[in-house]
Amino acid sequence: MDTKIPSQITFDDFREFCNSAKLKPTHQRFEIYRELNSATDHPSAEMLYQRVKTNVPSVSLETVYRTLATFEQHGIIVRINAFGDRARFDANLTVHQHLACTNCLAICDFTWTAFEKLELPAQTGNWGRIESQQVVVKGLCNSCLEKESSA
Amino acid sequence: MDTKIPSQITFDDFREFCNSAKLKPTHQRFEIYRELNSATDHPSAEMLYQRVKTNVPSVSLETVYRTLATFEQHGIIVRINAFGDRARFDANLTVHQHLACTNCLAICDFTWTAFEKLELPAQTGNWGRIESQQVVVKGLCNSCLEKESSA
DNA sequence: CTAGTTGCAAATCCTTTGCGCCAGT
DNA sequence: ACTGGCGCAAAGGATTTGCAACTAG
Repeated sequence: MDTKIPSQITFDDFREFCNSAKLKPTHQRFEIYRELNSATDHPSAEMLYQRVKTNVPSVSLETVYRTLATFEQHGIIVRINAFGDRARFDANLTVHQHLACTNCLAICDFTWTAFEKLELPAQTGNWGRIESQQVVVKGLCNSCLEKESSA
Repeated sequence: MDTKIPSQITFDDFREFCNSAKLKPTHQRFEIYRELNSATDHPSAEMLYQRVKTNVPSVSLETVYRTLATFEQHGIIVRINAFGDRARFDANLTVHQHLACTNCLAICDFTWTAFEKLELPAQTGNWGRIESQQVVVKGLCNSCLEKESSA
């Protein structure tokens, strides 16, 4: 993957990406990408489905799943397995890490420059070919901490 | 891959743990814990079930799930969500990170001292209370790389 | 027209739960 | 005996798939 996607894309931009990826630039794909790209909460397939439905009432959850899988294979989105129950997705391809609340399951981004500068220990090179590395920091977000203390 | 980490809890510890946690030290629980504790491949519930069955043929998969959940709640094992499809488990409580092969789904440990010395960026303190942080490094293990090149 | 996509329904797969029986203290 | 745990069967919930209709190029 290589095609650079600006943060706000038009249907024409999307069409261009689809052409280079040999994908049909359908209405559904465009809306799913646009919705994910404008989200900051790392939605699940179901969450995304609900949002896309407001613009494309006829869209199906299966299409959302299939489209997300396609996008992931083409490297324009990333799947986040912070929690075991459902996959979460992210269209932000810049290097960043995630904070995940184990109570409300909110996920948010943060940058960790010191980490990004680190090199993997040499031994990992003997294991195979590294393709990605990701930190997930878990805890309780402020809002859940408040609820906890007032309970 | 390498880095043998010898500090896993012993059976006396486990017995003691059951007492202090007010859990009945049943045959099943002992065997499930022992099997996980001696594994280095971060088995899933199903994998563990197959192994425990050789010693306790009557054990059920549901008991494995329930027992793992109990152990996790009591903090003597850790759940790993490296892949979205199934949870993997680890009885090694020492600080370490994971290498995960996206092809064969093997997971192995490695230590990353430089990472462990790092402090989280200050901004994360404003988010809430941090409870854990974990790196997952993904790629293709050597064995899968070989298969790929000979295919 | 033609191949790739979609929606629908059904299937899969992992995991959890209700319940009566069994086991450990 | 009491209480919690177990196995069984069934349910639940996320995700995938077969298929016929549809649509973009």
